Amino acid sequence: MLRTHTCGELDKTHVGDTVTLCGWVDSYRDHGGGLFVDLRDRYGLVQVAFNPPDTSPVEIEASKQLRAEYVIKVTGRVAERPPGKANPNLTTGDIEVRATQLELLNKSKTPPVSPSAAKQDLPGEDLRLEHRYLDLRRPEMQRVLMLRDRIVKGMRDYFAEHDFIDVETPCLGRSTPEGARDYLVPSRVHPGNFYALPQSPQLYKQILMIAGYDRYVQVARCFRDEDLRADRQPEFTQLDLEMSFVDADDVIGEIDGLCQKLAKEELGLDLQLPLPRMTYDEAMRRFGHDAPDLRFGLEIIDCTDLAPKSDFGVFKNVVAGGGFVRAINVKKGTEQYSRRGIDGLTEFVQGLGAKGLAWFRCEEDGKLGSTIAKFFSDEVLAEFAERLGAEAGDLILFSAADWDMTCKVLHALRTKVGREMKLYDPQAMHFSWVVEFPMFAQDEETGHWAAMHHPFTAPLDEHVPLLETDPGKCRAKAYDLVINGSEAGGGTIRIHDAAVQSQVFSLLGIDAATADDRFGFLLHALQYGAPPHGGIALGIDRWVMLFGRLDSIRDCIAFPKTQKATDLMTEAPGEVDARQLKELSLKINV
RNA sequence: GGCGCCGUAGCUCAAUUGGUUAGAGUACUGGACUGUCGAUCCAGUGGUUGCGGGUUCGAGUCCCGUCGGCGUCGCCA
Repeated sequence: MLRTHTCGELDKTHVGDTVTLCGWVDSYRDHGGGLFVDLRDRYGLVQVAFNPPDTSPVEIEASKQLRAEYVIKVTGRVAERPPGKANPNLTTGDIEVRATQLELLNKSKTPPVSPSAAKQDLPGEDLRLEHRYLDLRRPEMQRVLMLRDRIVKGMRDYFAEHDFIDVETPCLGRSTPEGARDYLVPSRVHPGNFYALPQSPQLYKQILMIAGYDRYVQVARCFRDEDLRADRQPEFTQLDLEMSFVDADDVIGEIDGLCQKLAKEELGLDLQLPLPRMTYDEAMRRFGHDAPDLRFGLEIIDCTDLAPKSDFGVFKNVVAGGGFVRAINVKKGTEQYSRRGIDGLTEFVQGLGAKGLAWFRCEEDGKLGSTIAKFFSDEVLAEFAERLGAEAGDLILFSAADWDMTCKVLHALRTKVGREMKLYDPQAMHFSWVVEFPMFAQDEETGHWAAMHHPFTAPLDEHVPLLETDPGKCRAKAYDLVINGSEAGGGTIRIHDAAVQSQVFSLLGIDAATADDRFGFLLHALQYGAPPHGGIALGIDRWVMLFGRLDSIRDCIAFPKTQKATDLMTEAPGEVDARQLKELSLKINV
């Protein structure tokens, strides 16, 4: 080792010791007769003093060449700082290292991204990504990567203690047409054929259950070639697990325990178990979303039955057409949202596809007022006010449309208003489950049914008859873990009954030949003694994002990709040699 | 693919209604300084205003296109 100690570990107990440190020059303060260097490594920051008489004139002269991010090795004696010179902002602020020897290990060009930059001086994200090795030197990035390390380790330890075994599954698999777009890898040995990178280890983990490994877990990299978002990357990491001889409650209970453990360890939070659960239908009714943010209320209130009592054409027509009129009551919202502010909200919902935004203000006398109030009689206005619990200063925002659009609009409004009116503590963490998702969603144009989760998801036992009579009402043994309005994990119990499986396939329009072609290996395996099984996958990147209170998933990943799925540091993806293409029997057509 | 925001010195930003030679802080270079910790003080270097076109007497500013970054809708079983 070139060093005897790390920069962060020194304190008063080391006073008098001679130490050798290695690290990067975080900053330097040249004082003429001597100078001070803040030396940084992964463990912290310590002040190194190059002052007479401890430091020789030769070493002081050499120290004047130091610049930001130079890598040095320093030997010196740990000393208590002179009275009144301690720095309370530094954990090592009581002491300093009085240098006797300086060795320059490496120079640095002037860094375009400064690891010691204050938050408001943080360079643009494109620069940070291009020079990620500098960005990752920032204490904040180190905090996040270390948090990530502890979360993953905490998960691994937890499942190891619960008798799960870690099994690796292939990255080179077979493309299945369902779900997200695949990343493809061409095969050299089989010209014209392709592997697909896994969207998740779904099929393999089911095979492992059939193979008798009744508790499987893996930290698995997953790939989906879809457009990116602030919380979505093309490759991401899941804590994937599967269990045999279980029902939904068992899987949920297992994850409940994990949440409790990690919330305690990382957030100091005591979670009451079981975590709250809500059905999908209730979530959509009360919050308009399958992953509601339960840190605050602002629930949706249905006014569909009242709407036709008005003479307001929009309401009447929507209801007559089978649509819904629903609203949120923004308590004291008129202070935050003036007429101009409401115009802004109108533009906001129009951007989501809404035709407009109907609204009421509750006046001082408790009556509802609005540009549309003239279409409502006093009696009907009073009915609305009562239904909505309107009090002076409240702002009522409506969505009148089909069910899906009212959900989309009111969820977006609720999220926006909740954030803008600070209806919750940004430090708060809320864990809950949404359960019993629909089995199928119907394509509006074709009328075809599509699996909401995947085609192996089991329906609720009592809903099996609905597969024949009313698939849209059929609910699944599916469950999503929701943290602060973010989907932090999701899973299902799988079908292990061949008859139910073929029923689902036929509903999805997958005939026997197609099913055999796509996932024949799984269907075959299911015929050799498949245990009832189910599992879940947790989005590790999102867990880190939520536990670390970060706004972007890119800040939780050491080397993330941009919105266009490029790596600004390596400049991936890139072109390849003609020779490589020839070996793969590929021709580029652009 | 649609919509929106952004792009000015190495970095973070400013630049009035379209108007003189595009400024500031920081970094960098040189100098001064024996206790600083965002050190301080003096001086200096540093610009294809992302790129291309257009409008105009005149464009960092307005228009069109394009590239890049971000957000969002579609998409993400």
